[in-house]
Amino acid sequence: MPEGHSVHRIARQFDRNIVGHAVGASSPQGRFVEGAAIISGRTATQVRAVGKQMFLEFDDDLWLRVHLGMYGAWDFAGEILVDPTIASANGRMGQTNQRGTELGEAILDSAGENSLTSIGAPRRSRVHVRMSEQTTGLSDEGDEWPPPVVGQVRLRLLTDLTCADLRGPTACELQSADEVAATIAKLGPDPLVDDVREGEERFVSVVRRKPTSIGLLLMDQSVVSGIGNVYRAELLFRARQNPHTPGRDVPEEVVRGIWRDWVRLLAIGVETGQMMTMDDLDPDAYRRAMASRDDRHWVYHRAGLPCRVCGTAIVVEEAATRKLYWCPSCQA
DNA sequence: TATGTATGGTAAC
DNA sequence: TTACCCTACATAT
Repeated sequence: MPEGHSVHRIARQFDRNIVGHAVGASSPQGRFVEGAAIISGRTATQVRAVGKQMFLEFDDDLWLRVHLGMYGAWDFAGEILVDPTIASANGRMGQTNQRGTELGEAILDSAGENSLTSIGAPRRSRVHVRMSEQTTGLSDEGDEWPPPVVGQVRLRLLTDLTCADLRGPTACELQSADEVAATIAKLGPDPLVDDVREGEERFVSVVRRKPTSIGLLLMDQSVVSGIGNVYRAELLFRARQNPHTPGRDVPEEVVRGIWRDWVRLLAIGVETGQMMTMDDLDPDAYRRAMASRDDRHWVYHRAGLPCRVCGTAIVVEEAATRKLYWCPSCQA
């Protein structure tokens, strides 16, 4: 599942390909039939991403709220305009996909994941894009239009040129503008939505009041938006902060540092589509990290492996049903 | 074919 | 704290 960065990337794709277009909506899977009927025929007017949630507005005060949960994904197909800000940062420009044609400037990196790339001015090309953390990528589609439904598609949005399929969301519902505002009001600051300085003050003041451990607070979407299990572990390691320390006992400068680091990691994530948490690597290690998920993190998913800094075995423990990875030595 | 796992969240107990 | 939801994929049998 996507953490915050993916949702912002997805919102950009909606902005480019869906907003401003009339859409037909359907629920091939059958679990959002009524909602799809209400959407169908309306024009999408704007999209917003806050934390892990996306809000798509249609005519007449109608909003679609989508939360992808752990395994949700959006698939884009058709004549897709790839957002130039969603550019590959891995220097693999110019590669082609299996067929090597038609994709034009939208290409797949050699790792077979992420790195949706746009070269030069955006132009339309016939592609298929999956927007989720696990398997963002491109593949050639057949000529069928609309594309055949594959698997459990909760919601299909179709414009003249673009097809967006939603599968496996935790939440997919219609809201009024007031309800959207209420939903967003419950969320902590998102560096890409809120003023960064204000966000920092909100984050710091909340964390520094809580007896809850900093490890749990970082996962609490009312404290800060968009951080998930990967970024949580990595932010704590980068701060050399013990996850069990109560928020109010974490030095203020450390709390501020974590927020500022989140601002940075989120920006990198949105640019690259990957949860790259080991920056400042030499070029070789950087290439390795971008190519393989196993080489991308300091502690996440590394239980029992030696800490990259001190060699101590990385520990994993269960924290509120989620796995928490950390180095007991570096984060003592 | 069955089982386990996952980047999340909610509601009930 | 536990149960449960949602889906795809990897691994084991």
